Amino acid sequence: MSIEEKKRLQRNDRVTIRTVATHAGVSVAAVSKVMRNAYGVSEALRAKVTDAIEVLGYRPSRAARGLRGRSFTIGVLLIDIRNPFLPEVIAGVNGVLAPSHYQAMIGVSDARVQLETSLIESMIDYKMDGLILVAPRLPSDIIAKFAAQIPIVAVGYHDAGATAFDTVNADDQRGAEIAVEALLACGYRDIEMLSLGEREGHQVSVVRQREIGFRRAIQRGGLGSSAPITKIPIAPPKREETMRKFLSRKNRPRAVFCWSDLDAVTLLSLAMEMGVRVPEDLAVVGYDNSSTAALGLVNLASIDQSGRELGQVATRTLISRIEGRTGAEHIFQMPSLVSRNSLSRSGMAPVT
Amino acid sequence: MSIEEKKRLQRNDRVTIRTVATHAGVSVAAVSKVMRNAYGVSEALRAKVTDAIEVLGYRPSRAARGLRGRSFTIGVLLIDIRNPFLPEVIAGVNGVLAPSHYQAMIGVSDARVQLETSLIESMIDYKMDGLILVAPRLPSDIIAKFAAQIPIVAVGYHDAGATAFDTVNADDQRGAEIAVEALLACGYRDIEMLSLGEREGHQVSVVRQREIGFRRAIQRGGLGSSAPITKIPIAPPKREETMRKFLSRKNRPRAVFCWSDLDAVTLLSLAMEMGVRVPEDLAVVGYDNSSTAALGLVNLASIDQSGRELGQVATRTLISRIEGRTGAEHIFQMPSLVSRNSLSRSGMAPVT
DNA sequence: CGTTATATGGAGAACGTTCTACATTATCCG
DNA sequence: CGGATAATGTAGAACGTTCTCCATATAACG
Repeated sequence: MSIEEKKRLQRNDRVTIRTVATHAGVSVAAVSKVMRNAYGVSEALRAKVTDAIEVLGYRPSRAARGLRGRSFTIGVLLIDIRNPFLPEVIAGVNGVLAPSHYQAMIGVSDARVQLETSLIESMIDYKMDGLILVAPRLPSDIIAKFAAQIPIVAVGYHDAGATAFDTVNADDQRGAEIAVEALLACGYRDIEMLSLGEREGHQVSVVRQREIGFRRAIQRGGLGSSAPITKIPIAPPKREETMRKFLSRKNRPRAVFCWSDLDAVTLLSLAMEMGVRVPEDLAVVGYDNSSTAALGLVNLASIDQSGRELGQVATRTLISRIEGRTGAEHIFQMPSLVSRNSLSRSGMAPVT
Repeated sequence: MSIEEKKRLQRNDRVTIRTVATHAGVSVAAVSKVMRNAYGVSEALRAKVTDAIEVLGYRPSRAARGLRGRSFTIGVLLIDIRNPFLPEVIAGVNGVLAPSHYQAMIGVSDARVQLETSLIESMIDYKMDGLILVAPRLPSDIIAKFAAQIPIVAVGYHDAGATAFDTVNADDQRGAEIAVEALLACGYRDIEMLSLGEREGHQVSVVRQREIGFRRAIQRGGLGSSAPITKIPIAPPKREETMRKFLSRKNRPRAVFCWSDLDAVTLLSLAMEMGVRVPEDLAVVGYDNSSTAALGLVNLASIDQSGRELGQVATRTLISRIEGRTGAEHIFQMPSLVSRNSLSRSGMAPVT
C-alpha cells in the first residue's frame, strides 16, 4: 500500500504495470500475462490482477507496447476526406473494431504522394499492427515493399496479382456495366462516359476499372467498338469548363455515365444552369450513391458500392492477416444500381 | 562497417539510432543530440551524423520516442466525419503541420461519448504532444482533467472561461445575427430558427451559441421577445418527419434560419417535393457554406466560417502551447454571409 | 603558467511494456 | 513413495529513444 503510493507520487502519478503489480502483490510479468491473456494464468491470479487494474484505473501505455510488441492500433490511410464515400468506409472500420481491443488511427494525405509515403512510414514507426490503405496512389511494388514490414490491406486498388498484400474492392467493372445496362434498358443508344483525367488515376485505380466496364458494356450492347470517354481534369477552373463544353457540344450524347457522384452532381447543376433538361435531354448515372445524390433536389441515379461494407470486410481481412494468415486474399463486392429521376422520370429503370 | 552490418542482419534489418551511431563513428547520444538539434554539437559532428542518416535512410521510431519524450505527433479528434465542414478543418491542420516535423493522427468517435474518452486516453497513452478536439461532446471539467496531462485546444466549443485549455471558435452568435440581419434586410419579418434537438448539443456547443445569436438579432430587429425555435431530432425517421410538419404548418414562417447546411439542404429538398417555393414562399439561410450549398441545383445562402482557417489557427495555438505557453487563449474568428438564391431571387442581399 | 570558464562528446539510466527462460509447486501414475 | 509431467509464477533482458550528468579538450584570462 505504501510502496506503490510512494511510487505514484514520485513518478508524477502515472499508473504503470508496476503499480498494478505491487498493488496486486504479484510480479510485473504476471500482470503482463493477464493483459495479453497469455497461457499459464490461474483464476486466482487473474482475479487479483483485474481487481487491481479496476481499482487503479490502469491503462497500458501504447507507446511502450509499440516499442516492445503490438500496439493494438491499426492505421487507416485516406487520400482525400472530401469524397463523401470515405466516411462510410471509416464507419465500417470503426464498427468492426469497436468490440475488439484494437483502435483505428487515421492519416490523411492530401493527394500528395510524398505525404502518403511518409505517413505509411510513420505508421510503421509507431509499430501499428496493420494498415488499411484506401485508394492509394502508390505503385504496387512500393506497397509490396511496405507490406514486408507490416500487414496491409488496400481498398479501391485493383491489383489481384499482388502477393504481398490483400485487396478489397467493389467490382468496379461490373458497376460500370450495370450503369450502362440500365441506360440501355431505358432505350438510350447514344452513351458517353465522363471519367477522371489521365494524371489522376493509375492503371489499378477504380476509375480505370470503370472505364473498362463501360467499354465492355457498350460493346456487348451492340453499339459498336467506339465507346467515347471524356476526361475531366481535377483542377477547379478547368473542371467546370470541360463540363460546360461537354454540355454545349453539338453532338452531345443522349446519356452519360459519370465516374463519380462528385462530378455528376456538378454536371447536373451546370445542366440546369444551361437549360439542358435531365433526363429529357440528357440522362445521367453517377457512382458512389453519395448522400447528395439522394437529395430530392438532385435526384441522381447512382451505382451503390457500400463503403461501409468495404470498410468492414477490409478490417476483418486485415485482422485475419495480423493473426497469422499468409497468402494474399483479393475480395470483391458486388455493386448495385439505385435508380432515380436522372435516369428516367419515373425514377424506375424499365424492366427488360 | 562490418559491425553495423552484422547488427542489421542479426536484428531483422531495422536501422536504429545505434546503427547510425556506429556508421558515423560517434556515440548514440551524439546522434540523438543532432536529431533534436540540441545544444553542444559541432559542425563536423552534425555533418557526419546527417550523412550517415542520409546513407542509411534512418527514421527514428515514434514508438520509442513516445516512450521517452515527445512523439512529434498531434492527435485530432472528430465526432463525425460526415459533416462536410470537418475536411476543411483537417486541411487547415495538415497545411500548418506539413512544413514542421509534426504529423497529425486523426481519431473518429462516432458520436459516442464513451468512445470519445477512450480515444483521448489512447492518444495520451501514445504520448502524443497535443490534442485538437473538434466539437467535443465532453463537459468542460473532464476536458480540463485531460488537459492536465496533455496540451489541448478545443475547436467549436464555446467555453471562454476555461483556464486549462485553449479554444478556437468562429463567432457563432455573430454568425446567427448576420443571417437574421440578412433576412431582415430582405424585408422578411416572420423568421424562425431550425435548431438541433436538446439532447445533441450541450450548453457550450455551437448550436446553442447560434440560438443565442438568433434570439438577440430577432429582439434587436424589433420583432418582439418571442424568437421561435423548432428543434430537429437527429434520428433519420423523426428528422424528416419534423421538417415535413414544419413545412406544412398553417402558421409557417416566411423565412427560416437553419443551424446547419446539413439540415437546410434536406429542408430545401422537402420543400420542393411539397411544392413550397424557395424563396417566394420560404426564404432559407443555412450555416457552414458546405460544397452542397454551393451547387447550382441547391443554391443555398449560408454563413461561412472558414473551417480551414479554424484548423490553421487551432494548430498554431496548440503548437505554441506545446512549446511552453501557459495561460489559456480563446480565439474568435468572424463568419460571413454567402448570399444565394434561397435568400432572394437575385442571390443578393439588399443593401440597407 | 596556473586557474577558471566554455564548448564538445559520451556513458548510462530511465521510459513501460513484452516475452523467453527458468524456478517452483502441484498432479499424476505405476 | 519416487519420478515424471504439467501448471503456474517470476527474473530480467530486450525494444529504441531521450536526457542528465560527467569527462575531456580548448579557450580565456590574470
